[in-house]
Amino acid sequence: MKPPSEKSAGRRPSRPSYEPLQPHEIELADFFVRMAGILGVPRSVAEIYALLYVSSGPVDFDQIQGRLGISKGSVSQGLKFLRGHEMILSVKEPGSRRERWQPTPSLAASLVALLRSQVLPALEQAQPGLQRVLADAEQRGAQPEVIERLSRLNRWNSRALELAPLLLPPPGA
Amino acid sequence: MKPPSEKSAGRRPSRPSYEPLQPHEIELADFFVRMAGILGVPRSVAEIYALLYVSSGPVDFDQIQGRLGISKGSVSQGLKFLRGHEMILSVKEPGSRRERWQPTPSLAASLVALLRSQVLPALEQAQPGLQRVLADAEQRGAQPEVIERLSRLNRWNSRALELAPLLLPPPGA
DNA sequence: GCCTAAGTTCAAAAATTATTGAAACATCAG
DNA sequence: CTGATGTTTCAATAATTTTTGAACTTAGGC
Repeated sequence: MKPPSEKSAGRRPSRPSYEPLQPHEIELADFFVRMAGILGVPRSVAEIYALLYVSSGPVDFDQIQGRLGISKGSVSQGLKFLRGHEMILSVKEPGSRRERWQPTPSLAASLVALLRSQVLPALEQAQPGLQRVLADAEQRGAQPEVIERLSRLNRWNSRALELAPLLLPPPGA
Repeated sequence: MKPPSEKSAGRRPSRPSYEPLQPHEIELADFFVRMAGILGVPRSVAEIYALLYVSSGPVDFDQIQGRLGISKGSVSQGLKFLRGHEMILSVKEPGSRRERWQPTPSLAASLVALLRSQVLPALEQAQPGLQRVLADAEQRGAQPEVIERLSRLNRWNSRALELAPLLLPPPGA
């Protein structure tokens, strides 16, 4: 209720306050949030990425938390996600333990990687199952139409798996 | 607790009971469910599609409900979704009000349509906003790096919008 | 080697999304 | 027409996902 003179005289506030997002930043964040939503990436993750994306330099943990107004936990998990998908890079300045983050150079590459990480495991895991389903149908003498469908699905799956490594080399390559 | 002789003598049961999914059907359903999940399509919708996909002929409302063991509401909404994205077709046989469903011939086309319907609106809606964000950044004399990022985003967005109609013609074309 | 700033973890709460089922509606065979 | 069948709607509930925050861990400056 009583504003305790946050920026009083010469004393640097121990917990600096951060500006909320500006209109133009919000606009961009909304875009990223919406796109991310299509792939089931949570809002907070998209917002973090958007903030790094519009920012002129690397941004640190507290700035992210402060400007987005989200919890430590969310920031930590969001960064973990983005790191895990190689969508951001950390820049450490010497003489400080603090990490500062910026987006990876290519958003395109990031998106491809993200998609890969979701789709590939599903394709791989499905492979034997799909083959079994097809074999099963053939053995039971299912309608030619069904067999045709299942065959096509199998072919797709195989081709996708073959093509995948070309799209973007896996972690070590 | 007491099985009331479901298929007694010559009387056709008024509410026929349906078999639950067979192992091979479950396997396929799991695959579709997982793939659908990536795009945020609910489980029940994927299951319905999977059932139509493995079935030899068109399947009606009650069969879907019975075999999948889900509610009327879910079946109705699921079919609405699939219909809306032109992923299924109805086959009406004369002399019956009942509709029977089967998958659209091309799963590939269905998927593209589905993606389009999610991505396109976002791109369209974002277009003016993204341009504004860029203009804003230029005017404020933001770092060249940020300007570059935002320009690229704009170019992408535009190109995607140009290419979209080629990918699959909109409803009336 | 401490001690503290920096970050992580994870169980619980909040928010969101999917499913249900009962009531309303629509359609057509009779 | 009319009545029963077939389908949709939608508020309530259930399931799932995301976020929070306080306790914990880690790392490095001093």
